[in-house]
Amino acid sequence: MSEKRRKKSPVKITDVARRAGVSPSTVSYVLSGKRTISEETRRRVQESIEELGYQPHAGARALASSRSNVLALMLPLRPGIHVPVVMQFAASVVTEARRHDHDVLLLTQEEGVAGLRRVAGSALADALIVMDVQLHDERVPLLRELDRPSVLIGFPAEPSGLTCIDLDFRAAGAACVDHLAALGHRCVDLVGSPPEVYRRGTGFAQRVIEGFQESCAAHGIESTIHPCEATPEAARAVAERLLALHPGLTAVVVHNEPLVEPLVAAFADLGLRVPQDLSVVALCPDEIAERTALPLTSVAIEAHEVGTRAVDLLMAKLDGLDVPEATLLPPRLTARASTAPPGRRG
Amino acid sequence: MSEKRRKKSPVKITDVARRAGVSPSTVSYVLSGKRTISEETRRRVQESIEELGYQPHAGARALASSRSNVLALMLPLRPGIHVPVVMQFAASVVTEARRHDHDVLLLTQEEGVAGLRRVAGSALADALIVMDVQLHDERVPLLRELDRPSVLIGFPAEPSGLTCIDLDFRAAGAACVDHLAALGHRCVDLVGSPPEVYRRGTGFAQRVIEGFQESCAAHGIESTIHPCEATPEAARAVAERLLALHPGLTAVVVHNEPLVEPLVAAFADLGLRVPQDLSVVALCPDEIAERTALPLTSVAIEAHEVGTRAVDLLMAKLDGLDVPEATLLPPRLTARASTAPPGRRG
DNA sequence: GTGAAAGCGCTAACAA
DNA sequence: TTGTTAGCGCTTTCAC
Repeated sequence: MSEKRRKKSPVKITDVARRAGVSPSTVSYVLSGKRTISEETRRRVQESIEELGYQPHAGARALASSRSNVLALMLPLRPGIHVPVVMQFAASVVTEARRHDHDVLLLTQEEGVAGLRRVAGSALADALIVMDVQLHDERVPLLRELDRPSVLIGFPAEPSGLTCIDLDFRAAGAACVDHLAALGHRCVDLVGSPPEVYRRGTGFAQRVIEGFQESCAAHGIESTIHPCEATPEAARAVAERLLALHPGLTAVVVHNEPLVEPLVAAFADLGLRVPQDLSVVALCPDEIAERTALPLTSVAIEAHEVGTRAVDLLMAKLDGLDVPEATLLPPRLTARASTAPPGRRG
Repeated sequence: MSEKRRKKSPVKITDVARRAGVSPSTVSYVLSGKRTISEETRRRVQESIEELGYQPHAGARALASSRSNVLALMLPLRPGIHVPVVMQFAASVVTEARRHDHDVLLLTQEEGVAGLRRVAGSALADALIVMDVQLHDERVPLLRELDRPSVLIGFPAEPSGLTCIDLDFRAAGAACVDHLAALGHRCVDLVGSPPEVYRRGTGFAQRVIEGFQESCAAHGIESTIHPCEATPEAARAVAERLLALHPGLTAVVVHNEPLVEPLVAAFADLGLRVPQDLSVVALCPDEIAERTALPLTSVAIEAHEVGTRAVDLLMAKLDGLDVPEATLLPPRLTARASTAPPGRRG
């Protein structure tokens, strides 16, 4: 017949303390583990917590400890960004943050500097993760002077004094070429992201190009670079252009998620079979490379790994530990069905 | 020569008060607008706030006012969910929340009931938005008994006592058929979401089917329903099956975002031209319908509108206002190039 | 129209 | 190993 707990008077630490026959501070210390507690006391406290369904008041805790246990995550939502990667990243950040007993506050890129300043200044968040960092990003100076630790996903032009993490896109670009070179290709073109992505100084896209070019140079491979919009028409146009430019073209590297399928289709329409006539290496999430009719050889973009590591770095910084300024995740190339030695075409 | 403000001692309300020559409570009231303040006083206070760069401590504020000004948003991250729609929804929730001076805490579906209980119980969030509601969702009973207002995106089997909002999927399913019926089609099939989506009792998918069937019945249209995995192979298989089943088939409705393109391609491969031989209506975001080679007639899934409205409902509830239990957004069909009167085939 | 002061619920010295 | 207590920075009565 006992009444269920009604929508009222949340139980507080003093309630737990009274029931367990200890002081509030003891309850606090049981919860935080910042003090050694006798087994017997701990048990009684845990029991009271359970039975009363006690949940510490987040605001009170933040006020007293100057720690909100909240991370702010600023995500990009603009054209040229591949949405599933962003989501996957967000999901892994939240999951990893929870493992460290933290929650995640979501900020949009358009809130920009003001948003970061606000959540930091109001102590809403005690650390920040910023995605889609540009080479000359207006948020970077702010992050440098803020009193809260932060981790950037991507590298600005001048990353010193910051903590940055990303896939090693330069190595990734090179890895694509290395793979093709090993198969014997001597002419490889790169179909890149939309022009706008390069224009606004997105570091990772440029670094793919650099790695691509360096490896081409090292292997004596003839090559050209083609930024490309993410539409089937653009795919068609670029495919035709490549073939006109390089009759001897035997391989293509593509770094543009939504363009992967249309581009392969465009080459097929032009009568080129993959991989017999043309090898294709994609720089994209495994998910995309595996989902195409013909599974593609690809270098993975591991959003999950990046998100998890970013949170770990942040937690280390919150704990006062030193962390490396730069973390570059090595690329991982998976050979699938879209690459083969060059054929006898042309 | 003045030193820039160094990473230290955040300015607090008493600092602002002292500088403006008023009491802390006056500053508080200027900020909250809960009291009438003389023009002169308000000006001086605003000035001090600006000059000191004052930002109220979120935790202290939450503790004193029992309002965190944070909404929790629980997002799905599982198979069969179209990621861009989720992202768009999240973005509009964050944007609208900011307009109401609230921030958004991100929870993943896998946190489930425990996650909701936690953020509500700890007063981290003072309201909740839950997406991807199943017909028999374990979170629903919790939301009902929680002392915090919530809004559900989607409808459970028993929605009374809750606040739910969604596109009117039943009307949407019907609208697709109505459009085709008006063009003169007498045989229409539905290619739906993956079987798993129906199996787990996702209300919106079932309601599309209901609306589809009702409208077919009303118009005397012959029809069948085909759940379908989101792969090109499955698209191919279902296309062949439909044609075998209904030699007289002249139109298809598709409710499966990632399948839209592959399905159209599959029909093309089978020699059917759209719209001459076959009309296609998609139930998907405009973005997808417009991006295909042939722009598709579609009923829009307006994530943006839903997100914005959900936040507005929540804010109204927080203000103690009464809001409707059910909000169904009327479907909007846009005729594009993929529908036409039935041709003379077969 | 404004001020004084009592908390909000918790943490972390300090004390024992 | 545990208890006492002074805040944390703000909001909101209550009083003027």
